[in-house]
Amino acid sequence: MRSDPCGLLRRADVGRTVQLGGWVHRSRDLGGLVFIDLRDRTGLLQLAFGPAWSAVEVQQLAASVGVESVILCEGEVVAREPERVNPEMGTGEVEVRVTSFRVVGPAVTPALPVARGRGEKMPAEELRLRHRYLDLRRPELQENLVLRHRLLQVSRRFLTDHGYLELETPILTKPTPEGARDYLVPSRVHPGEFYALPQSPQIYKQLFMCCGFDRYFQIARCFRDEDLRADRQPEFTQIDIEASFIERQDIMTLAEGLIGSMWREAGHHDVPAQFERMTYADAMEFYGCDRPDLRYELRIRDYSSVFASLDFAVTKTALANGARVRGIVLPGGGAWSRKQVDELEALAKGAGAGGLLRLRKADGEYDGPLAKFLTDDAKAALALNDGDLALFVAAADRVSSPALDRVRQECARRLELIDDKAQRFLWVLDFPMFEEDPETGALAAVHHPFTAPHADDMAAYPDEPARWRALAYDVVLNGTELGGGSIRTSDPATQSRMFALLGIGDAEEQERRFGFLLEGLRAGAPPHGGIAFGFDRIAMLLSGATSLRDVIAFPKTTAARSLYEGAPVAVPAEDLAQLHISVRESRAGSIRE
RNA sequence: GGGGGCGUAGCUCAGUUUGGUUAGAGCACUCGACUGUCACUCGAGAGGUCGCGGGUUCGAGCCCCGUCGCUCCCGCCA
Repeated sequence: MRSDPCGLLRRADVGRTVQLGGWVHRSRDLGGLVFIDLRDRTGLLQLAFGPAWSAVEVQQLAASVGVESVILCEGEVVAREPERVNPEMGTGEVEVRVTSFRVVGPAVTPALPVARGRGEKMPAEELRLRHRYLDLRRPELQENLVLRHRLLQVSRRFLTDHGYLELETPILTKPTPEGARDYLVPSRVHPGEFYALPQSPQIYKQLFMCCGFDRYFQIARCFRDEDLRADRQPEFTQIDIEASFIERQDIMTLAEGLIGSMWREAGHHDVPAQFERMTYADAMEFYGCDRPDLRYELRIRDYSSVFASLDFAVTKTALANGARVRGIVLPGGGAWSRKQVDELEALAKGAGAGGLLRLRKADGEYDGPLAKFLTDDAKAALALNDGDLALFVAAADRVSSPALDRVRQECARRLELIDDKAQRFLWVLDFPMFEEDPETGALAAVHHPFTAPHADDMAAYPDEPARWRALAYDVVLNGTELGGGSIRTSDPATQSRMFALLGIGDAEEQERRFGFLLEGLRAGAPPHGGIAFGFDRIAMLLSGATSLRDVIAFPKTTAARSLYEGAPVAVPAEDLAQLHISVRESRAGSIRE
């Protein structure tokens, strides 16, 4: 039916008779001559219709065919005269003089333009999603999905070459009360019982390790019923990896290789063989964040000792309560207006800080609420230059870190310190095992409950689990988390203890909720660990898209709806009855579960 | 759950500041002209629930209240 794709014809094809198929991208009817730009996923090609080579019926059909219609045609590839070459088209040196022409898929007038004029804006996202069959015809989205395909293939090749088996895990799984909300699926044959869609294949892949499939991977679809963001969809794809008889270093080396292979596939050949490393403690201390963007410095420093001797009420009180005074120095920030600094303070307050102390030095003079309290020693210790702005937060670390993180990021943006071309890959290591609720003291797993703590920490502080570090690792690029993983607890007794520390102390309840993992571990479990990468996010970064929706063919809106087919929908009562479900009216009268 | 932005022709937008005649433009669409265009050009035409509901007013696209949708962010996402 087709001898060639549209976009690949070149000067070398001149003289050939070709059969083509594609979509009418645009047409130009000059009266005696008609031109059609024919499109397929390889690109555009100009079809020419004229009385010298096209029959009258062919010319008439060409003049009347609507854009986005699908046509089949036959003709001869001819070279264009030099002055008629179109340098912006890959096929711009040739055109096809059409001798036969058939409209096989006539199109109604498209609801939104596929061929946009230069400088013409994109249609609203809502319309793009509603008419996704048109939006996906755009070359940009086609390129994104092609890149996505290539990244998947190179990942499969890399992992297969390293001895990993691609194994599948169930989509209908057991609900887990921890973590994100589950999507539930009713069981017809078991009234009142539900499956859950997997948030991740975590437990299944650990069971694979217990079974001896010592190298596993899966391009796994995962589901989380939480609110969306530009970089968060309710269903998403992760590259999920697990291995046995390995240590943390082995997984990190594998991950560096996998990332390198994907980045090279996307044209980035400067990925380091080994990534930088930083402990979680250092990341929080110097950047206030567990995924620091290292493209710029603006490090956070501890100024507590400087403030210890100053008779300034705010910092004095904080220090007396065991808090610290931390801050950052911004070269050039002294020129910012009061309003601009107020905006920074609003950011800090939004992150939970009580305020942001400001100190400016200009022409050797200090300016700000602190200025008159500064001693010569303090001035020397601060070491400000003219034009500097220093910003401080006097608070507990759990308050000052996120506040200074936001301030630091905004300042880097304002000072234009971010090098767009830089790629700073970073491992963040030694996360704490648990996070302590400041009010109740209850422990929650920072990574997940199956992560193994550092054996040294358990031995050194047997009764202080809040001090244990986890054998967990995140890989970060320019402030974005690409993936994360850990060495798992393979000893069932230790795993039981971890559940107990997380408030699931009752043995019966442990068995009820996690028995299928504990049984697997008791049956003989190798040391194992793994990692998972957020694949959509990687595809987004490598395609240059700013939204996950531009690398997913049929994404959901921020209200978790699919505008094209209209999911989710209300279901007739008789269908629900089969599932033993009844729906009650919400106060607004709309249908809710 | 909370905060910000947006919603006017098929698409992109102007009009909203200060309420006032028949709501405009470009592209797309329909018809006509045109033999080298490539965002073809030129002429004519058709196309509107100003997201929806209510209110204020002699009069509402514009003001007020509510609501829906899309989007960005916070919370949330072990």
